[in-house]
This record gives sequence, C-alpha cells and structure tokens, in this order.
Amino acid sequence: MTIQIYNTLTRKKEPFIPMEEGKVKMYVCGPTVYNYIHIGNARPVIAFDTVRRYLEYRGFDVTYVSNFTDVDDKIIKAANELGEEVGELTERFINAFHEDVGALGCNKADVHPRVTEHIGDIVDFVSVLIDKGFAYESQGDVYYRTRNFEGYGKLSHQSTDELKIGARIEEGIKKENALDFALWKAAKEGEISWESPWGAGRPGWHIECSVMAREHLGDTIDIHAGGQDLTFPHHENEIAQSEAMTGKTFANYWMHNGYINIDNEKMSKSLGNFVLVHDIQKQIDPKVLRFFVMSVHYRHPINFSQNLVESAANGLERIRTAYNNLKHRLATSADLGGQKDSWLHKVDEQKAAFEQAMDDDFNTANALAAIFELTKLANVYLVEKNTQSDVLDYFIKTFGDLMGVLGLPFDDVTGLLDAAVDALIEERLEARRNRAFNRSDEIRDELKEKGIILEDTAQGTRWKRG
RNA sequence: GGCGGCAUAGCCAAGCGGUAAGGCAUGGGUCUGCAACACCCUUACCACCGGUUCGAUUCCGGUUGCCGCCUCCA
Repeated sequence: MTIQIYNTLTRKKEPFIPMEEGKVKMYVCGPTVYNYIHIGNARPVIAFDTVRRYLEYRGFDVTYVSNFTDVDDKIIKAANELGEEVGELTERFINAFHEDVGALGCNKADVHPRVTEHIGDIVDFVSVLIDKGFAYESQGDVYYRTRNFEGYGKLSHQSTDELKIGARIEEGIKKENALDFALWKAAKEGEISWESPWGAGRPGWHIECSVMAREHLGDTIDIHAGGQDLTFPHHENEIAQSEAMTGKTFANYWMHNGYINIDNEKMSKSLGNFVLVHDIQKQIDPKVLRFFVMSVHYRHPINFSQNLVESAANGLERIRTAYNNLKHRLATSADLGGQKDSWLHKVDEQKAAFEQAMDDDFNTANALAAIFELTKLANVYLVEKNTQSDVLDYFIKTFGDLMGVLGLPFDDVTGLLDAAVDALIEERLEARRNRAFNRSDEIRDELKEKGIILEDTAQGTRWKRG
C-alpha cells in the first residue's frame, strides 16, 4: 500500500508519489535562533523526524534539509540586549538546538543551511524577481508584488480580498499593496547588514526558505513541512516567491503539525506560557516527552501537563519492561521448543498493523497501539514454559525496529552491575533457596534504595534500574 | 468578518456508514514465600437538534462550547 499524506494544499489525504522513484526531497522550516527552543518548537522537529524515519524504513532515500534563521529582528534585538555579536548568539543557540533536539531522539538534517551563508544567493534570487516584475524596490526595501502572482492564497485557501482585510500594514508610501511583503529590508543604523543593489540591508524572512530549498534540493521538492502557523503567511509567500521564480510547482506535499498547548492555549513565546526543552529534560526523560508527542496524531493539538506526561511515562515503561524481559529470557533460557511459527505470525500481524497505521498519514497513535499489542503478546510469550531463541530474537528485533521508527530506541541495559551488587543478588538467591526470607527481603530492599529493582522469575532473578 | 480545527469512558487517545482500537488510572481475581513484572476480568446511550440512509459516533444542515490562522510565532 502506498503511504497517504494529508496535503494542506488540497486538504486531502493523497497517495505519496515522489518525483523520483525511491527518493524523497524534504524541507522542514527550522527555528529562528535567539533563544532555547520550547517544546512547541520541538514538535515539528519530532514529527517530521518521524516522517523521515518512516520513509527511510519504507526504503526511501530521503534528503532532509532544515534551515536556521540566523538573522532577523528578534535576533538583533536579543544580541543587543545581551551585548553579544549576532554570530556568537546564533552559534550558541544553534548548538543548544542540536543538543535539545538530539536528546529528543531527532537526527540531524542532511543539511542545516543558514541564512547568513546564502546572502549572495538571496540577492540573486530577489534580483531575478525584480526583473520578472514580481518585486520592486522601494526606499532601500524590496517587496514582493503579490498582485502579479495568480496563485496567491492557494495554500491557505484565502482570496486576496479576504487576506487584505486582515493585513497588518496598510499599503502606502512603501508598499503598493497591503499584501506585499518584504524580500529585502534596508538596514537601520548600526544593524548587521550586507551590501546589495538596493543598498545595505538584510533578507526578509520568507525569501530564505525559497532560496535555500532551491539551492539544496532543486526547483521542486516533494515534501515541505512546518508548524501550522507557518501556513500563512510564511509558506504562502514561499510558494509565491519560488513559483514566480521557476514557473514550476514549489512543493508537491505540504505538511503542517498541530500545536502543543498549555491549558488548551497555544504555547508561544509571546504568551509566555512556554516550557523550554532545555529545562524540562532535567525533570522528564526526553524520550518520555517524545513518546508523549507520539501518542497523538501530528496534526492534532496536544495539551501539555505534568500529569499527562507521567501517564505517558508509565506506558513507555511497560514497553521497555517487556523488551528488557525478552532480553533477559533470551539470555537465561536455551531453546526449549514450543510453538514457533504461530508466534512469528502474531508478531508479523502487529508489525503489519504498525505499518498500516504509519501508512495512513503517519498515525503514530495507532502505531503505538500496535506496539502495545506487541507488548502484550511478548508478555504472554514470556510466561510460556518453553521458548525459542528464534522467537525471542524476532520479538526483540521487531520491537527495536518499530520503536526505532518512532525515534524511541531502547537504552541498552545489559551493562553489568558492580561486583558487590552481583554478590548481593547471589546471596539473596542462596537465602531464598534456604527459605531465609527475612534476609532475602532485606537485600531486595537494600538494592531498591540503590535504584535496582529485583524481579524473580522462573528463569532466575532479573533486575532493572528503577 | 474570512479560512480552518476540535468536542469519544475518571484521564489521554484512535476510529469516521454496519451498534466503539490502544494507553494511563480505579476495583476485583490469578501468579509469587512475600513482592515486583505479568496475565484475566471490570467501566462509553461517541456535545446538542434536525436530515439523508435498511442502518450514523462516522455523511449533510443547524446550535452550543473551546481552540487556531488571517500580526513575529513551530
């Protein structure tokens, strides 16, 4: 079955057919780097990292590009306030971004282009738009002439008349039309700037993505993604710029993720109701956070609260426990026969359910349901008297593969305990054999305080860190 | 005003024409020396009112409530 993707452009799920068979060109709008990212900022990174992983799991060769906006008003303001160079500030927060998002299990993009590395390309691009009549210079600024782009509004499904009513800046001295937007902004006194045919200045916000996507992926890309709030005006403007430039479709599939809310309201820097990834991961395992995000379809809002995250933690723990117990069983029991094919088949059924869910517009909530079914199967298998390493292996491999697609690889807990702890576990076993349960319970309590939880099974005592 | 989303058990969340997946929590039971892990059982008139249909949580119209974009924003 082909993967179905909900395309904002058509407002429908469509079969995903990349331009070139087996290859996917994907562009995800990245952050403006003037602060640590909050968990709302992290959602698209997680969501589209998962999309990428699944496409790769399905055998596609994905080229993934995600930019950094490393020059704009907010950055300049922040740098001024901190008395820091723009470049220093952005470098710092780009590093922080990689750390935060890495902790959340997101892979780096193949290319992380930065605006400041593409100024020349941007100037060239804007010049062509002017030549083609899609842009005009005005007092050192350059604006996009929306009136000349016929498809303006097609992504957000708005007519230009309707858009005009809500436009912030009236047309007037500088702009021909209220909907026109800046491609190039003249520098103010003392601001970081670059030379251009229109004087010293810097790029407007939208132009960078058009330029960098084209530079790194070509005129047309398969998937362009970002947060819901980028649909208008950012992505609408990107389409206007790019399609005016090339005359070709800019992106075939537009994907937009929903927000993370606090008390049912959008988390945003301007509202001040945000939680920084940098801070929260000191209290919450970042993998739990990712698991929590995965529990909801990417286009739907997620309400964030400590309680909900704790519930999610319990769910994830259940999966981890089953996985570790499978490993323990594999390590402690030889092949003892028993059913094989029927179990392999049951695992395959859940794997198929997982794939079916992911094929359907990356429905991670349903994908997780399949993983929970797999968890139950594993737990049932684990209490069988006879197990086979082939089956255990297949369970373990499948768990690893599927959780890997969700960016939730299992931590390796096979690391050894120190000798003293080993000795205590051994002593406890001996005590139990002698039915000296006081001593055995004492040891169990003692280890528990050290964060080591013991569980007795027919195959011996297994331990985990609690 | 324009465009859009959401409303499903105590909580979270799928489903979207044939009488409701999954998770968390609760209660009961089984397993265990006791635990833990685990397993079994337990809980829903799908916001409201109309319509279409043999049949609607699912489609259409309307109502109410909440949220978002139209302004920097993931």
